[in-house]
Amino acid sequence: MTLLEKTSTSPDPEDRSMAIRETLRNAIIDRRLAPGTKLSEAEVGALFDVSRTVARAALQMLTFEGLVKTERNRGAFVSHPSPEEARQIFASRRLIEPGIVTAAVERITRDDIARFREQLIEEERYINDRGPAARRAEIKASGDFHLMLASVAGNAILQRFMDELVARSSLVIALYGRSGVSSCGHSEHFAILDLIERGDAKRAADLMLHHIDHIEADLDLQPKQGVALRDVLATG
Amino acid sequence: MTLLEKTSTSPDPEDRSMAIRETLRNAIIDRRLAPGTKLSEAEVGALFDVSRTVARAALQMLTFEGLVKTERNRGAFVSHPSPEEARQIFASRRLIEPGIVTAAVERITRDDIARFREQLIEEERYINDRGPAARRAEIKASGDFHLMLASVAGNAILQRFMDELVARSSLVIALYGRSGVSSCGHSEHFAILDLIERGDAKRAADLMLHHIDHIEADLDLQPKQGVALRDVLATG
DNA sequence: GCTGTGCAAATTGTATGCAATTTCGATATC
DNA sequence: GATATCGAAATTGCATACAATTTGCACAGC
Repeated sequence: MTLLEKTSTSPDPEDRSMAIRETLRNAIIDRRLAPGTKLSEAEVGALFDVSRTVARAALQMLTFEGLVKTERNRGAFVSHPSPEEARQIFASRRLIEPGIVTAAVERITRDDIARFREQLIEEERYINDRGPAARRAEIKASGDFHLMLASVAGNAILQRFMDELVARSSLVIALYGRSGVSSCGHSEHFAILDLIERGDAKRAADLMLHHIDHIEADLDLQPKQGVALRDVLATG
Repeated sequence: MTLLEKTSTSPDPEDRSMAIRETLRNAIIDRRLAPGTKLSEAEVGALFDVSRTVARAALQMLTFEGLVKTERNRGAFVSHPSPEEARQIFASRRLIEPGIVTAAVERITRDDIARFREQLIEEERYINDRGPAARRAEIKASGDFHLMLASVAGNAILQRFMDELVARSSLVIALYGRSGVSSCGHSEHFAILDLIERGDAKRAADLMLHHIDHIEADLDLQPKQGVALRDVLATG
């Protein structure tokens, strides 16, 4: 039993810091923890009933995947990606995701497609619901579509990269999103799935590229005044 | 001063676990630490004159980037990638590196090109030298070409991904390489740089793709009997 | 001689204690 | 009243102690 490969993203249930990481990750992704929020070791430890050692390990992992930023002797904070970081995140996705779609076309099964349709229908439900809880679920579901695709593509390394990119994209959308979540994105998910089902790798990859462009176009990534501080002081 | 962004790959000199990570990383990359070697916390700690806490943090980072594999209650070992992992590593590189070349064409400066030529000439020297030290230096230099390219491309996230992929590639080549390092790879580095210098993004990206194929083709990635254990037991 | 059991050594997992650093408020001074 | 300075509280960095688990050897039994 222990000989079976384990996908790198499934948390080892025995490792407590991994479980904490997962929980915090989810909280960050669906915006219950806002960018900039401080995550002190003692607080996290108390919350999960573990020592600072374990809490610290979890925060270190989150730091490694860019969801948390730690400053020496100051502590860990939920990442607050700059517009430049946001651009890099989406540039990375533009590079990787068309390839993932292409690989997925080769490997997707009838069962996979059924699960995708289920997922998309659930996503749809959240779009029509009102309230912050539905909004959170919608964001999560929207990202999950991309992650499921990465999972089907069958490359554990790319899957991990996508885990990171999708999670960080959530942060970016939370910070710079204009219209909450672009609901046009949802119909694109359906369209991409259709093209994949038909085996049209070229068009599917192309639509994925446009889809990512659309998500990024919905952001307000103004340079944010590189000279911000000076200006603020001058006018204040 | 502290307002300046810091590239994610430059180690914080104050953070001792980061320095240890870098040292171990280099030792793994140029094969002074063979795949499978055990890295016990106490040993690492003693070697760098720090407590297990710090050593453990370094090993955790290396685990995260796939260079080390830790088994619960057993310890950390230098990764021993399977043929399947090897294929995934190169598949990932095929996806990412052409894009990096394309981005590099846009951003490379005359100074960068000069530095690249220096680097390639040094690489050439190691190829002609004999002995294991030269071999190690050659492997390192060969990977550095790809990392310099990633650095010029100006995307810190992709750069980190490439850091990981190139490091893990070293392990794969150490394990499965037929001819040490494919020396044809070196001339391809020159050719890629030439195309980049001329601004021919399309051909440069294409050659990079072929270059990666050539590296992978030099490997002996036999399926290694996926049913290994059962068969061994049946025949024994 | 071979196999199975059990104990001891070694190693990791976790908690905790102390030192170093930062933060924030109180107080003194202008 | 505003500002600068000092000091206490809080927080992180790191080392160490102890518990839990694994490993390997020794020894008994066959």
